[in-house]
Amino acid sequence: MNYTKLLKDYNLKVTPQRIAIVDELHKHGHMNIDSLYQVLLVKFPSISLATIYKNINAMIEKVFVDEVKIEHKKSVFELSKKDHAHTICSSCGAIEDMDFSLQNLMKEVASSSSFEIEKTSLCFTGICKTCASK
Amino acid sequence: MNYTKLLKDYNLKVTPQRIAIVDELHKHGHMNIDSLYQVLLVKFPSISLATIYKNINAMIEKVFVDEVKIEHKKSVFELSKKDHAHTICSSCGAIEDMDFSLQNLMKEVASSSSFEIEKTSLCFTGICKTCASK
DNA sequence: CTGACTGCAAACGTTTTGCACGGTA
DNA sequence: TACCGTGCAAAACGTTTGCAGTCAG
Repeated sequence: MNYTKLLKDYNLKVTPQRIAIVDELHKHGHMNIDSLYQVLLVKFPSISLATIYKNINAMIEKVFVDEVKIEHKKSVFELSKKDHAHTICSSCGAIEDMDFSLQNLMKEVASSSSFEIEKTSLCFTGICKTCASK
Repeated sequence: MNYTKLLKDYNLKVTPQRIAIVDELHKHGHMNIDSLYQVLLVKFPSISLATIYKNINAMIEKVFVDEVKIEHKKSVFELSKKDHAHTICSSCGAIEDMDFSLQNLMKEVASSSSFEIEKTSLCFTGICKTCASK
């Protein structure tokens, strides 16, 4: 993926910090502010939390980063992708994407209620494969 | 509903403040900390936010109150009830319960993945009936 | 060259904590 | 009576803001 182009497309100036943020989100899939901060400190020993907050918020506003709110945990952030659900392991904390046809779900709901859905958020909390096999 | 019995059943001492909290949650369905505080101030002019936080947290721990995390808004709290989804109107902010067979959804997911679901959270953001008709 | 971005420090709003007092069981 | 809950004030926490210096375009 070309992070420079991505940033430019969304009218954000291309800075090393921003490239790194997008890069880490892409590599890790889901990260909260703290883990992002820890990882970025390696490349940018003097990076500040304020910079990370400002950039994440800018990216959310440009709608190419999404926030995932999780019960009892801090929000994590991910590069926007097609509708999907999340699984959160209550044992190891791992967060995974799950292929899931939210489209069908949304159509079903739309036809049975008078609510016009714009966005759907679906999270499963439970035990992941790895933890279950222990 | 007998709030005294409910509190006793969960090993919480029965205090007027706690009865009022449960009562308001029951009446309003979903409330955030601030609205709860405002309403409780009427009955208890000297109630403190700390008391509300402590009690809500205790009730969440006893699993008879649930927290609903909402994008761009403060969490709301509700008395625990059977699995259901939430609709959140992005226009007027109203939060409603939606009858929804999460059971079927969960079975479907369980059979197609190796994730053992304990809890499902499903939120639809969009435009409610009332706002749509304007 | 200009406006936007960074990093620092301070401010802010929310939630938690410690403690003395009061109420429940 | 013993313990738990309340309310107050202070602390802790996460996030945002203002600003001076720096960098991307």
